[in-house]
Amino acid sequence: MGRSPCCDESGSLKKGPWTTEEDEKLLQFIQRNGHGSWRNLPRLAGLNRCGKSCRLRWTNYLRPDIKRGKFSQDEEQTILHLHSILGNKWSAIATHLPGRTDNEIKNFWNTHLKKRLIQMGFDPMTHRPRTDFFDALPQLVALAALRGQLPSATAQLQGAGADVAPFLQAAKLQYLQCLLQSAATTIVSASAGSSAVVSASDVEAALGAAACSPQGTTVAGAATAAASPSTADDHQVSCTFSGPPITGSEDLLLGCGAAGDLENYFHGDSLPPLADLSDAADGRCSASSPLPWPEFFPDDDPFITDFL
DNA sequence: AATGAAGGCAACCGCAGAAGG
DNA sequence: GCCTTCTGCGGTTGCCTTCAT
Repeated sequence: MGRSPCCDESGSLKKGPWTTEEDEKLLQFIQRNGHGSWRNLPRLAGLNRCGKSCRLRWTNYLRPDIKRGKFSQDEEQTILHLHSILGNKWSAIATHLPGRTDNEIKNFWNTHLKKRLIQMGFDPMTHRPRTDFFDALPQLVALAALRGQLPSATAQLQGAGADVAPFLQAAKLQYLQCLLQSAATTIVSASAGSSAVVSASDVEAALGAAACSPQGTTVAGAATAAASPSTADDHQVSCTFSGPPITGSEDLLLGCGAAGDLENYFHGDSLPPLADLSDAADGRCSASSPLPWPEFFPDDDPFITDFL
């Protein structure tokens, strides 16, 4: 459907950062007249900008009710929770965070929260533990076997007067490479995951729970972040899961232990434990060991803590 | 002190859907 | 029902600041 550009394409309209003078003009005009038609606003306000640019500047920066400054922990948790339900519906998420704009939330997600989830071993789109560690199990077993031979090998090398450190480093790098390859394979296969349909009422219920309890209350049947609403009028939301729908998915992320542990996950000095999916079937993580292969690598093993 | 890399954020771009003629 | 216009949204880009070397 052809649509004429909202802005002058001749290049005569100004782009880029706004000056305080422009801000002042826009602010005063809207305070006096309201924004009305964004298309006509720049001309009426005496601004050499396109209406779209004016709207963006107003909604993301000049609006008087905008809250500035760092996101609080409550806000972070609300974003995480809502994102696990709504996915990248930034405007919808923003409606639950008064004073925050969708753009601000989106930026915060992309620069902070997403990275943290990845670091923690969670898929930022599904909010579920990444399963690629299980795909890497053969490599881990091989590595464990290799490791069993390490003492004698290092003794031999040391006996020959060699420096062992470079060899150990090379072995670790090779192991990491195996993991990365495995992860890439998993992501590709997961993208062709099964589909499920969740009613809008489920999502609304989940939203209600989110609003009441941003600390990560279990939400049965909530759609994962891969949710992609098909149509608005049929009140059905088609969601893609990377695995079978699970109950209490939030618990996998937020509830490995008490909900309050989240703070430790995000603000502690070390990365949080990866969930043990063998225990996750009942929606809970293993408390016995943070690693799914404790028999190979004890928690305090420097060999593995090097990676963490 | 200089320089390059990384992080953070504001703004732009293009698309989709709603609204109106 | 079709076409055009307008608005809003999400993804992406590019600039500025901070940090590391």
